[in-house]
Amino acid sequence: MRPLFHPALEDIKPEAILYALSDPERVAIYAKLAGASSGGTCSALADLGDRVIPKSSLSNHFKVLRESGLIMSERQGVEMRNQTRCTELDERFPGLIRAILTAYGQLPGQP
Amino acid sequence: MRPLFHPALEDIKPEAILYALSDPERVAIYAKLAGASSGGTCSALADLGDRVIPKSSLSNHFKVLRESGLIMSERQGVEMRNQTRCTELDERFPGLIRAILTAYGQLPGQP
DNA sequence: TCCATAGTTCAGAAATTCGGAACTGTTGAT
DNA sequence: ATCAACAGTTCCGAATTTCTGAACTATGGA
Repeated sequence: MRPLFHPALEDIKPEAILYALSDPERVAIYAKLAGASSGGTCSALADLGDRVIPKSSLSNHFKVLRESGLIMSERQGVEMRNQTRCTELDERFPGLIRAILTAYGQLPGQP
Repeated sequence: MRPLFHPALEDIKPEAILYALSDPERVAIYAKLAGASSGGTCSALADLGDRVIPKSSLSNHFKVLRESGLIMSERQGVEMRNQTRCTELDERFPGLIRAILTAYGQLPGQP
């Protein structure tokens, strides 16, 4: 498996963030990750309620989120731990992530 | 020419906004429009400095911006007047557009 | 009426996305 | 050590989307 690429904070591009979060499935995944206390694994996030995302698609969603700078992934044994980079991101793009999640009505802690 | 479609405020989808603004060319157009005092025509916005957008592409960019709910277009004589819908949009998605333009470093009035 | 101009639509080439099937790397059991 | 099970990745072909030159439409002026 190729090593996972994570952009440095200063290399994160707004267009990549917006693109990644222009897909409701990815937003749902990201929002779950932002809300979950446990480090979310891929398979734990595959179930969207109305549909189960095929795993190759899921893997691609995580790649898009990771390479845009939204999440950090690292292998831990047989599975992948994913966490948001929301603190650093907010430093780079103040208010952006919160405004987006609010727009989607999926701010962690909201009904 | 087909009548131009503009979504009602309540029908505007965050994913459409994010998608529309995930393209730096469209952001440049939108930012010019947000900054310009004159109602921007298509051709007035075609020149990006480093590249002149072909007019069929430009027309498509405007369509994406319009159908996402970001702008209002109306024909005025031979040309098209475009204006942002930023006031209503901010009502629907508070802080979103500003955060995005800030992220791109293109808030009207910034260097 | 005829021409110029602003922008739209059409169509085909190029690029992207989606997802099933095959594959890789890790852990635990025999 | 070998094997099986599992989490996730990679590959690749089909379907969709994007891009843009060329043709077209609509409007206003000479």
